[in-house]
Amino acid sequence: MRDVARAAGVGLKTVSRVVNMEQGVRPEMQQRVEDAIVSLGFRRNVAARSLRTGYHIGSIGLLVADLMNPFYSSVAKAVERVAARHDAVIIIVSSGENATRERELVLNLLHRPVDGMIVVPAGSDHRYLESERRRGAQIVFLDRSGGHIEADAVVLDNFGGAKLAVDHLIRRGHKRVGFVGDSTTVQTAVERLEGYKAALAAAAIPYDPALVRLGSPAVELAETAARQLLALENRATAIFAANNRQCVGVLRAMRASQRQVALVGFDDFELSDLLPIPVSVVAFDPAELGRAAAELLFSRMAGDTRPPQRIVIPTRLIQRGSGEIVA
Amino acid sequence: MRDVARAAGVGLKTVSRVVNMEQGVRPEMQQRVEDAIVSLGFRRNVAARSLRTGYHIGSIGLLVADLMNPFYSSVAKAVERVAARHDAVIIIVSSGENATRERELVLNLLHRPVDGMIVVPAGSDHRYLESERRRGAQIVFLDRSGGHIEADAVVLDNFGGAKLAVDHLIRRGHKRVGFVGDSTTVQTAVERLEGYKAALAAAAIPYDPALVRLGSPAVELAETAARQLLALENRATAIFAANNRQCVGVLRAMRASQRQVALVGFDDFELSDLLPIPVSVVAFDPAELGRAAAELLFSRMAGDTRPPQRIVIPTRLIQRGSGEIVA
DNA sequence: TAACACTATGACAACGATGTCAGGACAGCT
DNA sequence: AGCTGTCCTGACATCGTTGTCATAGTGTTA
Repeated sequence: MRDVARAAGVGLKTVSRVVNMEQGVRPEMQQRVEDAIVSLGFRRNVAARSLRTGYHIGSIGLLVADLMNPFYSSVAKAVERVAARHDAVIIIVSSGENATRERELVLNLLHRPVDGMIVVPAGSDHRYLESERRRGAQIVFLDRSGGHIEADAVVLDNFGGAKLAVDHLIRRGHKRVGFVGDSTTVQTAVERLEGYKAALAAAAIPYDPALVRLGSPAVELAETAARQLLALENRATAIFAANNRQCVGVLRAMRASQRQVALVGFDDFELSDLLPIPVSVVAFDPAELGRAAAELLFSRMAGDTRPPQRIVIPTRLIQRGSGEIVA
Repeated sequence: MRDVARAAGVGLKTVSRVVNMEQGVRPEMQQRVEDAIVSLGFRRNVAARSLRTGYHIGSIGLLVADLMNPFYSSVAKAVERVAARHDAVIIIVSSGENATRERELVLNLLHRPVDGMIVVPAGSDHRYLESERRRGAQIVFLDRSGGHIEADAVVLDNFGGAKLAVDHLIRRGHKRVGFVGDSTTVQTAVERLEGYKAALAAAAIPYDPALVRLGSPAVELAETAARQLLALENRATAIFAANNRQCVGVLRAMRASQRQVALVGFDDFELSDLLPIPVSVVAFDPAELGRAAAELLFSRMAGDTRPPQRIVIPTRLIQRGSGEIVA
């Protein structure tokens, strides 16, 4: 910037004014400065700017569990779109569902600094964020709410969605409905399991722990879990898969074991409708989740001081065939 | 940092020394400083640090075409993994295959600043990067090489892969092989089309432009293109889909028009093996593409001054059924 | 004991930008 | 002409950190 000032024969501050489009620069001066900027290929250094202005660097952090899960890709894309409207970019990191790594990464990003963060929590205790928030950090939780902290969160209707799915299977005559989901350290898994239990209870079907397989975050693990369900003495005649990874795992298990049972997944996925038996799912709009979280974050960064919000994104059942197989 | 210095009753520079683990601080001092750091919850401001040291901020930029395409998700995940090993984070932006936006975003990121960039080019002229590179910016192109610039690039064997696919179809007796791909502004599309032409030529099959549909970047557009191929008077009996989006589009078109033709896709995708007719593809490891680009970038940032490298990732044919349907 | 080498420490400038503020130019008014 | 107010402009301090360098303190040697 100094070079530009020298080249244009003006003061440093005048260049700053032109760059920031501040009022009160004579057109002639402005032209001279702009020419110098172009001829020198000058671009403002964002780090220096943010240092001086306090934190407004035009970047927000996004912590997800796994970048490759299409659910998070959709979320990331939606967040990026909102960020772009605010001339901001997103820094994406993934925790791999590891609470320690979550904490490390969140603190790392907050001190880079970023203007705000959208966090898919891996851990269940977020008191470590209190001091950061007192210092002005803006944080919005996505998909799961933070633990031991009053903060904004945009989540799904996990209980309702799961209940919808399992009710649907029960209505088709299924009494042995398997559940394949994440470990109970993951909040969404807990809520979806509650929905599952509620549906069973409503139909007076006893809860059988043998039908419930938790801790299967990846496709391979879910496949193993589903195979076990299909190999039980008194086996499942229907399965509820608690997320898209697990649903794919169940599909693979069914193919491998040549056993077709009823299936409803939570979270729609590409090609679900082109499979031999199209897959019924509890669907929602992942982009809406990301969009809502990003909008909320930017409104907070702009000074919105309403009490912490909790936005719940609705779910709906899509019947395609696999969930309509009768017992 | 000043607060820490005051709290510990030491000079600013001593705190800096402790934080940077420099030599020559008495253990007692070090302890005092560390206590103060912990009790104040101090974290070094990365922006200020990078301002003082020149560009070493521990972040690299990644520009892709579309975050939601699983191909780019895989790449991003691989890049993130390498970056994490170097204590760096990645800033991801997407160009949407728009050359103007590409340029804007790349320059934006370079001046944030980032230490280096991995770019999937949308445009075909990257001379605008010359001045950036002279100023020390490190850039590695991914999936496509930069235009009018000598720079590192990690790419696929597009020609070879496409030829492999089309050879395979021709060997099954197909003489009317359709091509559904991106517009020729996309370098990979051009190379894959060349591979397609080479395969036809090798079998002395005349090139028929009516069978070639370019400019279908999204699933919906590819579906439309494929429907047209299937509705031709003298219609295609086989289709080569030049990327995973287009392959899905072709699958949808086949389902919609109830016409099953032979199909080979370029780039494998999840569930390709679970479809009614499992999809044959030209496969490669997208993660390897991302990993290689990231490794190269970090080695450049560490001072590697070899001449520009061009790394080609090999492809292979996976036969699953759809490509083995005979004419 | 004086001279010296060496280590640990902190004062200060600098990185590149912006906020504050004072001062100069100029128009409009008395 | 002299005064006032507006509008532009640039000097300077500052953000949080690190590089440079001077200095104080310690131990060693003659």
